[in-house]
Amino acid sequence: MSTAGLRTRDAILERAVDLASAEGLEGLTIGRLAAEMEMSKSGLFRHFGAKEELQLATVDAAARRFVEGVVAPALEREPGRPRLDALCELYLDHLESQVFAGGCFWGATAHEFDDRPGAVRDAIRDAVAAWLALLTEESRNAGAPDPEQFAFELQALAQGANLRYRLFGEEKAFVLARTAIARRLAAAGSGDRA
Amino acid sequence: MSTAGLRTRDAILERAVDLASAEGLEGLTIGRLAAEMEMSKSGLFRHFGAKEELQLATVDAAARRFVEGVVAPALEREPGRPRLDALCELYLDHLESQVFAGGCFWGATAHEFDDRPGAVRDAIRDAVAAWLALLTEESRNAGAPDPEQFAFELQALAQGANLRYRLFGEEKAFVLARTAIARRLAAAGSGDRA
DNA sequence: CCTACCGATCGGTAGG
DNA sequence: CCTACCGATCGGTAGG
Repeated sequence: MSTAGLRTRDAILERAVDLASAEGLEGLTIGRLAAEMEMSKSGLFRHFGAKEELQLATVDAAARRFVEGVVAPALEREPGRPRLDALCELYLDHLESQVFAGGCFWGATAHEFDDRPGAVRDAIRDAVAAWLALLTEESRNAGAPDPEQFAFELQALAQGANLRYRLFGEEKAFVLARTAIARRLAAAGSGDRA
Repeated sequence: MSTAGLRTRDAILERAVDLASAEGLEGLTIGRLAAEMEMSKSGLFRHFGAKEELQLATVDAAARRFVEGVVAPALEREPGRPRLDALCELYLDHLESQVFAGGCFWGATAHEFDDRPGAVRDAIRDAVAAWLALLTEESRNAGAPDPEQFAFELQALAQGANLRYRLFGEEKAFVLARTAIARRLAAAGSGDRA
């Protein structure tokens, strides 16, 4: 494929991630995406060959965006507490930022596909699993007594804030999450059970 | 409308709640619902008159089911700690039970409609808000130092377990949530910050 | 409740 | 990359 073709494909996928974050991966229709890109349906379709390939490529693009915005910057900090702090802060910032329209991508698509076996669900599952594994590993490195429990709570509190923010527009949702998470991080540092 | 008509309508809505829990309120199509009820599309359609009315009636039926299974039984316990314990236990049981196919209804539909202004989103929002208000009120009655914070955490941890269970099939998700919630309930009882 | 239909849109294909 | 299609399905209507 030509470089121009690849650039077009990347541009399509950027738009697809934002659209799927709002409308879901089924609501992401080829006709609508083509209209927004100002190209023909078939022109866009030929970049992927099937709806499912578009969905898989969109999941992949969303994962790359998440790694770029959250994971990679946190990995620049030393392992243990500084990195865990950075992961939590960057994750909450990522969810909170209006600029980043993909904030709800994982929450939205995970709920949409959790009952639909197939390659798309597997891709979503793998991406979420990798994130939870990273959170667990850094919780362990930071000295949390039960890293898996700790990672579960961090993830649940952040996603809980995200849903409240999206559904009610309550900006205090992230205050609630930050308060809860700060308390657990402090307890982990002091050796208490969080 | 005749009693038979009402019975048919209720039967349709029971099926609609289960279908929407799995496929979302947009995936809940009139044609598919009619096929599952073994009636014609137009016969089913006439019970509601518009897709949005079907969606609103489905949200209402899901709310009634949730009140029946979780809220009403908990309200039989005395206010304060016993009622808060019952709310948490019944909520987690409700999410965990495979029998109750509507377990994911609120998680699924809230994410689906959080970006779609309209009557359906408002109905979902009202139902979730009523549940959060009840959790907050009983957290206050149970002596939690910050009832709103407490209710937020309970809700987030339960929904976090639900998503992990649905996406990964991990039964331990509810063990993680029960552990986290028990710790907070214990701290609330002792007057500590949870 | 039914059959028979409407225009719009879906994913996808043919041919250029 | 395009125009011009395909059959299937969508929400909804006419008429009984």
